[in-house]
Amino acid sequence: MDGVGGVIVETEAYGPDDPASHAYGGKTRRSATLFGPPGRLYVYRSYGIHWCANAVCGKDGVGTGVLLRALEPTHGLDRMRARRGVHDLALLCAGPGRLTQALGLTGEHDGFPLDRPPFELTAGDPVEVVAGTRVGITRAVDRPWRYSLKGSSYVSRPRPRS
DNA sequence: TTTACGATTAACT
DNA sequence: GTTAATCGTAAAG
Repeated sequence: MDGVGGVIVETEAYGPDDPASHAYGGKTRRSATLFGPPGRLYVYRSYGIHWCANAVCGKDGVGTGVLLRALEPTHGLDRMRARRGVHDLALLCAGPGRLTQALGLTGEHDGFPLDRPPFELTAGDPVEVVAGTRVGITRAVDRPWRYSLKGSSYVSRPRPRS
């Protein structure tokens, strides 16, 4: 949106049976979007400061989603740099909160369809993906549901700190 | 109504 | 490596 975008290089899966998922334990006010129709955006606030974006998938009413953790910036770099206040390309979208900040995503975008303007979701070239353990959660930490683009230097893990 | 906590990040010792 | 920032949501009173 706004001319910014990139290639998704890191995601994490969250499902109804997942203790770490917002969908766990049934539908709540916050996770309502997660239980809606697939192909939409689920945005929530984390630690009171950060926004995190999920792509809702699975059937309508199920409550499954994919957390977008990292992006390889390809479009609107200037705009993202301005929003993030960071010059390093590798740090622009290397993390859930960073990603949403760079793209300008907020709670207003919660429930927004991903296949309509100002969003655009396209299938990329077939890529090699590696599975790993998830990050930043306190429960079910050992579930290997983290998927990242093999060899990408834009992933958020080994956390590049400034 | 009140209290505790988190799918994080950035700053500091 | 450790800790503060900061607020909506959920669970308890």
